[in-house]
Amino acid sequence: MAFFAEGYTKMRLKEFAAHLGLSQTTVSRALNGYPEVKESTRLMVQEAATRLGYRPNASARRLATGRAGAVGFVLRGSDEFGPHTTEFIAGLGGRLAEEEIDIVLTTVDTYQDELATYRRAAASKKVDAFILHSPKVKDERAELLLDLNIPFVLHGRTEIGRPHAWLDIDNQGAVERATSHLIDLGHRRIALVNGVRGRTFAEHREAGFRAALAARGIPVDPALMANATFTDEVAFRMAQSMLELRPRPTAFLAGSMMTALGIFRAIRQAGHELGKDVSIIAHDDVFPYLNADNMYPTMSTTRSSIRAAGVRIGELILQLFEGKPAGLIHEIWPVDLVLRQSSGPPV
Amino acid sequence: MAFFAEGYTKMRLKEFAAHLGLSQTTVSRALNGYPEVKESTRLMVQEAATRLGYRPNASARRLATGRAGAVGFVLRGSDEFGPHTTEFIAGLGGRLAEEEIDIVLTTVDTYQDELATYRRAAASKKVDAFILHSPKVKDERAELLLDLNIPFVLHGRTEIGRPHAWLDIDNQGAVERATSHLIDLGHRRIALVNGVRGRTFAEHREAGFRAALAARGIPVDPALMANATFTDEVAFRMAQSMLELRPRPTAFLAGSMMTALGIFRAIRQAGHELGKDVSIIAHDDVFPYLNADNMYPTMSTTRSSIRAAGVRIGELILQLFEGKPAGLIHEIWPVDLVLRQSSGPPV
DNA sequence: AAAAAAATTGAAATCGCTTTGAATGCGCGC
DNA sequence: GCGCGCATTCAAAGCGATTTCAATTTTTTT
Repeated sequence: MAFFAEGYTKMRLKEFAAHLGLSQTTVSRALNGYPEVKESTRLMVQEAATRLGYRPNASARRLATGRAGAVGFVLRGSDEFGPHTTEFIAGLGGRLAEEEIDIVLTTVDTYQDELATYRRAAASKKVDAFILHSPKVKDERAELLLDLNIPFVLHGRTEIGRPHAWLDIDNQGAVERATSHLIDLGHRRIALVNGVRGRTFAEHREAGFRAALAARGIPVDPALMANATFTDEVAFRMAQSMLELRPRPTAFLAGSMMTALGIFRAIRQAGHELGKDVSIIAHDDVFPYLNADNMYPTMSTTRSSIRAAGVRIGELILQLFEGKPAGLIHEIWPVDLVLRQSSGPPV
Repeated sequence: MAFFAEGYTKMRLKEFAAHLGLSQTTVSRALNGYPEVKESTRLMVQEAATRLGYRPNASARRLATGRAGAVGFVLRGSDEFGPHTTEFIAGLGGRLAEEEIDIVLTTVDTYQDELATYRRAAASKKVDAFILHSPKVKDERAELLLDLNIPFVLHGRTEIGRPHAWLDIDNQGAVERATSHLIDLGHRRIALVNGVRGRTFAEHREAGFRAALAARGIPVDPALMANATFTDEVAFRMAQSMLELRPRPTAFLAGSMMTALGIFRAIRQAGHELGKDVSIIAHDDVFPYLNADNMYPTMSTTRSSIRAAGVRIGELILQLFEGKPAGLIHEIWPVDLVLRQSSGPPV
C-alpha cells in the first residue's frame, strides 16, 4: 500500500486526516462516535480506518483522556496462586475484551510488594481500577485502595466497614449444606480440610461447618479441622494423619479439587474404599481440565464456576466505570451441591 | 501532607519540579538516571520523589518515549488454556516486574480473534512485544508478527524459515528417552497420549516416540497413538479404549499431569495395577499444587519447569529490547527423566 | 586573570491524541 | 433577501511526560 511507503512508520491521526481531507478533530470524533459529525462522514471515516488499518495510538489517547483503559490484577506468585486464577482471568478478560479494556498483570512476591504495587499504580495511573482477590477478613489492601481512591472490585468478601464493590459466593451456606447432608447420611466424624487461616472464604466455610454441627448437637473436634494451601500434597498429609485418629473420620470436606486428589490418595493408601468407607465432598471451581463427573468414583461437590464469576466481575467493573457507586455493587452467589458417588452413608 | 491539599489530585512533574525549585528537565533526568545531572541533585530529587510519592504518569511517559513498557500475552480462552499458563506467567512476570514492565493480557475466543489482536496491538502500540505460545508447526501468528514488525519471543518452536526469538524444551529427546527406557524394561505395546495435532510440541513428541520404536525395530501401532487436549476426561476415554485392545498396551506416555490422572483412572477401572500391570511416564510441567512425588504410586515423569521457562523468557524479552537480534535468541532446554514407581517392567 | 572546556541546568519543542471554542455553511421563517 | 438557529467542521490548546538545543555556571587550562 503506497501509503506505507517509507519503512514501517505507523500512521498517525495527522496523516490519516490529511489523507481524507478532513481535520483531526472531525476524524477523531467520527472514530469515537460523537454525534456532531455527519453520518455519512462518520461512515466514510470508519470505513477508511479499517481499510487502512489506522488505530489511534493508545498512549496518546490515554494521556488525552486520562483513562488508562486497563484494569490491574496482582498475582502473588509465592502464594496460593493456582489454576483458579487462570480460570477467573479467562472469564474476566472475556467480558472486558468486548470493551477493549485490557488486563494488566503484575506479579509480586510478598504482601508488602503488593501494597507497594497499588501505591505505584495509583501515582502513575497505569490502570483505572484493580481486581482484588483472596481477601482476608480485614483486608489491608482494600483499605489501602480506598485510601488511595482507586476503584476496585473485590472477588470475595472482607469486613472493613467502608462501602466497596464485591462479589462472593456463599461459602458458608455451601459448607453448611454439605455438612448437613453428611450428617443426614449418618456421619458423625466429619473432617474439614480448609484453606489458609485468615482468608475470608476459609473462615466462612468453617462457620458453615460449625453451624451445621451445632444444629445437630455434634461437638467440634479441632483435630478434624485443618488449614493450608490447596495442594494435593499437604491435603494428603493432613488427611493421612486424620485417618490415623481413632475413631477416624468417616467423611471429608475438601476445599478444592486439588485437595480432594490428595485426600483420595490418603484414603486409598490407608486401604479404605472411597465413597463407601470414607466419603468426600469437595469444592469445585469448575476447571475444564479436571472434571468431577469423570473422577473415579465420581466426586460429590459444592460447585460454583469461578470463570463465571470472572465474567460477572468484568461486568461490575464496567458499572463502576459508568459511575455506579461502589457501595451499591455487591452480590452473593449461591453454590450448587452436586451429589455423586464419593459421598454415601458411613459403613 | 499539605502538598496534597485540594481533593486528591495526583502530583505532576510541573508541580513537583516547582516544589523543588528545579526545572522539569532536570527533575526528569534525575529520576531517569541521566549522567548530566549533578550527583547531589539526583539524590535529592530521588529522595523527594519517594518521600512525596511522585511517579511520572505512565501514559505521558509512554507517549514521550514511544515505549509501552509492557509485553502482551494472548489467551485463547476456549482452547487449551490450563494451569500451565498460570505457572508460566508467574515466572515471566517475576522477571519483568524487576524492570517495571508489565504484562498485558488479552483473552480471545478464536484463532482469528488472536490474529486481529496482534494487528490492533501493532497499530495502537499498546505493547512493545508479545509472548507467543503453543505454536503450530507452521505458525501463522509468528509470520504475522514478523510481517507487522512486532518483536516477540516464542515459547515453543515453529518452522517458518525466518529468524525469530524462541525458547523450547527438548520434547523429542524427552519422549525418545522415556520410550527407550520403557522398551529397555521390556515393554513392546506402548501408548502415546499426546497433545493436539499440529502443535509443534506434540509433533516433536511423536517424532521422539517413533524414533525410539524404530531404533528397536518395534512397529508403530496407530491405535496406540492419540491426540487431544490435556484434560483428565479425554485422557480417561482414550486410555479406556486403548486398554480394551488385545493385546493391550502395557505402558503409557502421558502428555501432562492432567492426562496422567485420566489414565490412572482408566487403568484402575479396568482392574489393573498401576506401576505393575501397566506403567505410566507423564510429562510434568511442575505445578506446585500437583506433585508427581506425592501421587500414589509416585509418578515417573519427564520434567521441565514451565515457570522457569517463563522466567527465562522474561530475560530474553529484555535482551530483545536491548537490541539483541531476534535471530540470535534461541534455546533448547533438556528435559529430566525422573523415574519413580509408576514405571516398571511389564508382567 | 582570561579563555576554553566541561559540567549542569533550563526553555521550549515534541510525542499523538482529545476537546474547547470559534468559524463556516445551510435551510428556514419572515 | 436578511437574520437566526442548527448542523458541521476546524484551528489550536491541552494532557504530562521526554528530549533537543541553548544558556549558564563551574572547572580547567594557559
